[in-house]
Amino acid sequence: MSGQALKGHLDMLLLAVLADGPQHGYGAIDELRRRSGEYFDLPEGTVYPALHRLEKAGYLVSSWSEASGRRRKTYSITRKGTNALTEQASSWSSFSAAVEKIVGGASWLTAT
Amino acid sequence: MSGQALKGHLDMLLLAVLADGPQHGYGAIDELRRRSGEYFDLPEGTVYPALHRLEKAGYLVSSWSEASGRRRKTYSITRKGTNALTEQASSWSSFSAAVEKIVGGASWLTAT
DNA sequence: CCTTGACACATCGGATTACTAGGTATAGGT
DNA sequence: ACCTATACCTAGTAATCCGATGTGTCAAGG
Repeated sequence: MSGQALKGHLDMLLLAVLADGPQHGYGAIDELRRRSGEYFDLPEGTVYPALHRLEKAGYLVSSWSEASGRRRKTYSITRKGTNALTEQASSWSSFSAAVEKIVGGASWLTAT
Repeated sequence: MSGQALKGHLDMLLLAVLADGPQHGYGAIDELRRRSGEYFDLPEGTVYPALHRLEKAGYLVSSWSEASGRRRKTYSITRKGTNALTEQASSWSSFSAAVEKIVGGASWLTAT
């Protein structure tokens, strides 16, 4: 679990979560944890800059709101963001398939 | 195909190739291209530093040889390297599965 | 009342990584 | 003579993740 486990796919993951409906940052972290079966437990220092990045790129738009005294910045995915997600998901497929071709043929397995 | 497509999995890929037998750097690049169905076509500036990194970490050992006038540095995987590969392959599985849980449920698909 | 922890936002700096660009050198083909 | 493929290398740049740190609210427990 050590090391940086995201490897450049964070944008896609955030877009995927937000494609199912608007979320605020903290909520997105929860969603990622929940949907991944507790696998992803991302630090805020990772997620917040990523959301800013995505907004700057035009993939998200944000708006402030108030919920029980706490201010929230809610992000919604844009058309452009959906397109980006589609493309990133497709390139994830190819990438993942290519990796499987290299690693999947486990001729190197020792025992266990 | 543009952009940096490796996202931190290069070490595992190289170890996987070398686990099937010793290779020199240039040969490893060929093998990765071949086995991935032309998907991976890695620049030397990516692969050579990675091989040095892996040797430094004790995952590989190298030896110089001569083949038709050209000098080659042949890398072999060590026991430690095999262990690392096993672990990295296993963590790739979890990672990949977690990503699928997030992205796979494609409720956001527009049309195609 | 005061502290702790969850909620909710933010930024900065360090470490790691991939890639571009450049360099050296041999062999073989045109 | 030149180009391409083989075969190695390094330096610098950009991108990314994450830990640390800071602000502020609210609720629960001691």
